[in-house]
Parts: sequence; structure tokens; C-alpha cells
Amino acid sequence: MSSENLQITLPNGDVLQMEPGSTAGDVAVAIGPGLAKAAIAAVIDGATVSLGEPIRTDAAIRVITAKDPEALPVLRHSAAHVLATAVREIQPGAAIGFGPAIDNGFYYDFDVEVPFTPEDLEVFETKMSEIVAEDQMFKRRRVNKEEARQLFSDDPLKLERLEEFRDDEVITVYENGPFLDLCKGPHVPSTGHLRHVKLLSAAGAYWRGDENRQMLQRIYGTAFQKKEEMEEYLLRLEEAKKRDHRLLAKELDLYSIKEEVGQGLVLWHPKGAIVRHTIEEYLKATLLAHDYELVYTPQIANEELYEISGHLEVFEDNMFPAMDDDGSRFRLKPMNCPHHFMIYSTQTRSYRDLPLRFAELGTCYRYERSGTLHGMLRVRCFTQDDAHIFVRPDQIGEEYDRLLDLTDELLKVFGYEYHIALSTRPDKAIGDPTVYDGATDTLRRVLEARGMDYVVDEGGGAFYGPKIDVNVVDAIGREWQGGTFQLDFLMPERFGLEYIGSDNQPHKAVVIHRTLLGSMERFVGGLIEHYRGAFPTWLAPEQVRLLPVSKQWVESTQSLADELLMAGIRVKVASRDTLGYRIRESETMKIPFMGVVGEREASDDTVAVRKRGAGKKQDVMGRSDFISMILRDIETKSISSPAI
RNA sequence: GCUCUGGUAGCUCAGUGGUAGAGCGCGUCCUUGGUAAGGACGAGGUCGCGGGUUCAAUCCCCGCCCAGAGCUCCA
Repeated sequence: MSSENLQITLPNGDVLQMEPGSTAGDVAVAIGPGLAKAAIAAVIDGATVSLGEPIRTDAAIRVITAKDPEALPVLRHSAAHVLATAVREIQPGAAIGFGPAIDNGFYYDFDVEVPFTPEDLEVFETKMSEIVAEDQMFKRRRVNKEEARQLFSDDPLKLERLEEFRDDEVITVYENGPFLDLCKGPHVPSTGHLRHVKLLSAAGAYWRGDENRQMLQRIYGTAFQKKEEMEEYLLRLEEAKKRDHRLLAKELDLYSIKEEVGQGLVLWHPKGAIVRHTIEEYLKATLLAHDYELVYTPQIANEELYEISGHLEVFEDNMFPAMDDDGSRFRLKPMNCPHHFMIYSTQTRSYRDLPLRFAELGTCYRYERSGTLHGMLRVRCFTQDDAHIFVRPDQIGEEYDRLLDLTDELLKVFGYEYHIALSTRPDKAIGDPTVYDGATDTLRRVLEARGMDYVVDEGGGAFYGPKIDVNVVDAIGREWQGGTFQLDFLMPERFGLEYIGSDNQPHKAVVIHRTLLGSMERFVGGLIEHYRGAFPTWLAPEQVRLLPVSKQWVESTQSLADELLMAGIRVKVASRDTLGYRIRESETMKIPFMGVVGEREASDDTVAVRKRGAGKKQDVMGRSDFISMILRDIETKSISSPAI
């Protein structure tokens, strides 16, 4: 064997001569003992592989250590194997499904007779630490299909996957201790690397995500390189639990969902309603200032409308059943667009009229599957901050620019960061691909011109047009679905939405479906979690609570309350129970300002002001100063004070 | 919709094959308070709904309703 050495290019540009048959791990050793020790995996020509992977051709190689972002998924995937090893040790009959790394950890699916309990998870976790302590090597092996069939003869799920391989495809298996898995890898060198692993939950999951197939039992877990990272992640989970809008909303009396009314149907209590009302008023004022026109449309429509739109064909599963009226069939509207199109088509429109922007806080009804309902975030009746913008093709770019301006203006007010995603043409797209792609390029240019960071979801667009999505990032870094600006070439065809051009000929308008906040339900639900229930003053249901030190000072306190009310401030006087009790209650209810009035304050016309979250710290101030301070907070929609 | 878990006072939960408890909240009274829970007494329950087993069911069994976790992340 006298084949030539392999030319290995390292990230710093150095070229290493390696003997044929060398592995990625050998490269790490050749670079230095420190790296060899820290190495977890390697990237060969862009593909992440295990250190045991032989190098076949000249290649660019980068060795991955715990510090590299690629290391975490490798670690977690290996953790999934260790989990499967443990489960198999304890329940040898458990058939194994898939066990990938996922966003925040990993899972492994098992086909077992009896679902796992939390106690099972503890047992598995203990077993896993033993496997980690044994430091079993992850050994990679290439096999052909026939060998693989024999290796996995007891694992029907693996066999099913196996049969999907082409005969010429490379099939690899990974072995650690007693456990063997059909797996493309890569893996860490040995189980000893998995020092911080935790199992989190177990639940059913369909084999291959298909609800027509058998249900497997999925165990979720997570793994980290460092203990502190694990602790931080678990803390974040705790924090998210504390912010759950369903719990906070109960404590703060914002909304409820009653069985007697129906699943997924939100009852807005006075305190929740005032939050929503305040947002809606602000939103409508902002839209009018941005040259939108408000419209109102009914919540039902003749079914024929949805035949024209095509919803009946593609969306019927998500629509409530029809109501019959002497041969006409009516549907609760699942979206507002067809109604808005009908308004557009009441007149012959000129190219000079466009863009036309019809906005409505439109209440829609969708039949969501019961298992997907979730507090205010997924409901069956919701009010959408909806608008349909009718433009000429040459106006698309400018209109998207305006939409991005408006988004920025709104989301800043609520203290949200956001990410932008551009979705491009899918295979199933209708119409002329050059029109679709041309429009997509226009959107891309708008984003580029604004210097915005964005991700591209290739093929993620709807079949009728590309879109830009705005995902908001909340106070603890979670992403929520926010705005979406969807271009539509299809509905103008279906509804004959035209305008007369300067050439005196009719042309098809282009529709932009857009929502900025999404639905009021989801937006307010998200805000509750974002603010942890501590709404900024302009949104707080009760902005000020006034506390007379004793009944003696109720009258003086009430006169201050009257002044606040006159100024348009939401205020309550609380005079029962002890002062300490009332202060505690005000804090619990997350009221932004407390004002205490006793002998001193009553005599010199002041108030002792205590801000939410500020503890004992208080400012004694004149009553008019107090009012103007609160008004300033409301007018500026301040999100920084008082403490959230 | 499917799998699992749960449903007991307005809320959070304990409990038992012999028709039920706590804390908070609520009501009344006492206390008239100076910065995160003053005290006493009291009202409040078809133990989710329907059926079955049993002398007896809130508890055991079956069905249903509702809630929670999960059901995309592909060897």
C-alpha cells in the first residue's frame, strides 16, 4: 500500500500530511495532545462526524471541542443513546424508535407495553449515571443492509427505517457497551463525556409523527457541557413556569374559560378587558395615523363566500359546521379576508386609489382540535388584528417597508425584540413562478435596504405568495409568533379584485394579508408572560391603589382618588384591614403605584408613594406631582418604571 | 383527535369502602392601624357527569365531559 498521503487543511490554513486510513481523531492527536484530549467530534468538509470517522479524501477538517456550537447536539444525541442503553438494561423488551438531539435537549422513543412513570425516569437516570461512570466507548461500524437486518432483527421500528435505505447507501451503527443502534452519528468518543444529563418528562408520541400509527412513549431530557449551563437552563424552565399566563391570569383575575361556555372560548374579566381595550384603542389610533381605514364585518357569512375563496375546500376541518337557513348555509368566519374583499369590490377602483388599507379587529372562529387548545394562546374564538392591503404590483416593496416601520413602532412600545423571516416559493406554488420569485426578490430587497437581519425559510411560503414573518422575543428570550405579512396573488383572481390602470385597462390588484399583533387573545396572553403579570402603568388594570393609614383618613384619601379619576387614572381606595395587609395585597396584585395617606400627608396635602417592587423605599410628594408623574408614565407608555 | 396524568369549598390542596378536612379568600364582630398577612366566630361541598359492583361508593370498575403534558425537529 503506497497510496499518497492525505492533504488535511486546518482552519488556520495549515496543511497536514496524514497517512491513508487516518481518522479525524488522529488529526486531533497530530495537532496536539491538549486538543486530542478536548476533542469531541470533527467537521470534515462541512459535515459533523465522530472522531473515529476515517478520512477518505483530501479534506478541510476542524476539530470540535466543548466550546464549539456544534458540540452540543453531538453531546445530546449521545445522551439519547445512553438513555436508550439504560432503558434497555431495565426493560429489555422495550423496542427502540428514534432518538435525536432537539432544540433544547434530546428525546428517545420506545415501544413499550406500559407508559413510563416519573419513578421510571428516576430509575433510568440512575442507570444512566452508571453507564456514564463506565465510560463506554462509542464504536462506529459500517454495515451492509443484510448485516443490519440481522443486527436489528428484534427491533421492528429500526427494520422499518432500514428498508428505506437504498442498496448503495452507507449504513452505520454505533455501539456502546451492550447497546447497538442504527445511527448516522456523530457521537462523543465515550459515555464519560456526558457529565450533566437530566431527564425531564415522558409522554406519548406517534411513531414517525403520524397519528395513524402506533403511539410510542417518548422520554425528553437535556444535556449540557457545564453544570452551570444546566442549572441556568433548569432555572429558565422554572421562570417560564412562574410566568404561565394561565396561572397569573387566575391570580390577577384577567380571564377565565368555563366548561359551561365551551372549550377554547375566553371570557375576558374586567381587568383583562381593560388591558385589551387599552391596546386596541392604541392600535386603532396608530393605524389611522398610518393611513389605514377601519371596517366592520359580520362574524358569519354565507357558505358560498368560502366556496369562492376556496377555504371550504382546504380549510373546512378548521371551520365550525354550517347553520342552515332555508337552503342557505352560513358559517362562522374563520378569517376576515373574504369579507374585506367584498368591500373592495363594491366599487371600480382606480390605480390612483391604491394602496387601500382595510383594517378590522375581526373576531374569527376556528375549530381547533381539543388537544391543541392552550389558555389564551390557542383558542377557538379570537379577535385578530387584521388588515388587507390592496396594492399595485409596483407598490409591493414600499408597502412592506411601511409594514416594517409600523411593526418596529408597535413592538418597541411593548418592549419586544423581534426576528424577521422571509419565506420563499414552495414546490406546490400556483401561477407563474417568475411572478412569485420576482415578488420574493422585492421583499428581499426591502429587508436588505433596511439592513435587517433575517432568516430565509426556503420553500416556506404559501402556495399563493411569499411572506415575511415577525417573531417577537420576550423578556426571557422565548420566541412567539407575532406579525405576518403575506403576499397573495390568488385571491385577487378568485374574487376578481381589479383596478383600472393608467392605460384604462383593468389589472389584478395584489393583496397583502397582514397582522401586526396576531390575535388579541394570543397577544395579551403573551404579554402576561412577557411582563410576568406586572403590566406597565399604561396597561395596568389598576394603576394606583390608595391606602389611608386608618379610617380617619379615608375622606382625605377619597378626595385624592377623585382627583386621580378626573385625570383619567384607574384608581381604587383600600381602607379595610391593616396597612401592612393592604400593602402586601397591592404588591401581590402587581399594582404599579401605592399611595399612603395618614395624618402627615392629610395635613400638608401630600401622599407617600410606594412603587411596585421597590420595597420600603418611598417618596413623599405633593398630590399634583403624584398625578403628573403617573400621567407621564401613562403617556410615554413607559415600560421601565415602576420596576417590572 | 390520540396516549398518559388529573378533576374534593371561590382559589391551592390533604383525605377515606361507613355521605369530608386545612390554608387562603368570603361574611359578621373585636381591633383604628405608619409600609409585605392583628384576632375571634361563621357561612360555604350532589367530592366533574352518568352507569355498574357493594349492605354501603367521593374512594373500586366502565363510559362520557373538562383540564394539564406530549404528539415538527427524522437511523
